[in-house]
Amino acid sequence: MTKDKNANADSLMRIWNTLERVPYGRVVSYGQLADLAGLPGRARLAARALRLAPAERQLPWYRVIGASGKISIPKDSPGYREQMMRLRNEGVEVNNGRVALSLYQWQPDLAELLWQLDY
DNA sequence: ACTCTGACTCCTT
DNA sequence: GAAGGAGCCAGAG
Repeated sequence: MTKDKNANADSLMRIWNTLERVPYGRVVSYGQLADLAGLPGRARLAARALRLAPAERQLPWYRVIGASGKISIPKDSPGYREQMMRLRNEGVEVNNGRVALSLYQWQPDLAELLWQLDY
């Protein structure tokens, strides 16, 4: 019962804590974020976590894009434009709603991965 | 309980 | 690229 709820809340927090480490000017995919949070195969959970992210944490939700490099928010939504604007403000080029992962995807090295083990 | 729906992803055509 | 299908799984009706 409450055990499951705690498990879900824990998953969300792990994702938020991981998102917090994505560096300025870099991006990660939903699936990658889930993987780094220790939740392989949970890309959709990562997406939900972003939607539910507490505003007071000021998390860089806009640094998360689809695995193909495209912004995943519906193109006609205000959120789409905000994400594109925020990314550009950090120097990330966005063309036709997509980012070149080869240039901007965050690829944490071993040291960074080990550094995260404090949760 | 069951169906639908995603800010998803991978694999196969 | 695009399109279809299969995993994924918590919320909402």
